[in-house]
Amino acid sequence: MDVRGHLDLLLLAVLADGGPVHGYALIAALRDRSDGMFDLPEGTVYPALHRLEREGLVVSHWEPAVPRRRRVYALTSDGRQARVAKQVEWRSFVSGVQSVLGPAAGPVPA
Amino acid sequence: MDVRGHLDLLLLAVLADGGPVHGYALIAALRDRSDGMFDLPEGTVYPALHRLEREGLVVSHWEPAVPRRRRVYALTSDGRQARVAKQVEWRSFVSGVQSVLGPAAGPVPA
DNA sequence: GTCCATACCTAGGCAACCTAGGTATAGCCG
DNA sequence: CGGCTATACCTAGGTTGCCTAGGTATGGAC
Repeated sequence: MDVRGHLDLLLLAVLADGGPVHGYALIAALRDRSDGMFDLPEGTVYPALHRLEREGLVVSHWEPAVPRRRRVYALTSDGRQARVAKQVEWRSFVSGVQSVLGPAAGPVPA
Repeated sequence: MDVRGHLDLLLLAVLADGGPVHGYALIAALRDRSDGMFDLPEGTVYPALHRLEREGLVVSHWEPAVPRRRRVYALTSDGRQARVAKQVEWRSFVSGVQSVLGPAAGPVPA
């Protein structure tokens, strides 16, 4: 299943809750936390992280090779704000779809 | 706000609950039911309806000009099934995102 | 009789994501 | 040792899905 325009929210959420992490581990974390639903290819995640860094939402640094070279990403304060904003947007999106689906589709959670 | 890959579900849901309807009215219904969030351009909706018809999920017929010529769309039984399937997929998607967002993000509705 | 709303349509653009391929090292197993 | 798999990074270019921008035509209001 693809992420349907919500990739940034997912990445920022993992970084916010899980602390600094490198790309490969981020992919694994996303797979685990979504119970296997979001098993994103590297070609999706790495370019996205580079873009988020260009936008100032994350920063990265190279870790010395123990046991491998790794690029570790962390949220900036802009990133934390963006995460909150995107989560609000997500809720609003879900609520919009739910209301189109009809009352039988169930309420939106608190 | 765009529909993030869930256009078909939205269209099928309106057609399923609101009965046969023509394109322009479908756009209005979607706008109303989403409280203004989904105000889709005609260039999104008309091609999508044509595609759904090619796929056998809807059928259309021209209504005699009272007061205008209108192309009215209705769900086929395949369309009804697809709506259910896509709604299941939607729920599963929401649930996947929620679980990535963390317990604090609130449970998925019944 | 002009203007806006209704009602339909399509070609082409753009953004987001994925596919497919590449590099390099560590660790296991025979 | 020598091969294989897993880890870990990267990018060019294709595909998909929706939107932008433009077009046609009629009805009703003023």
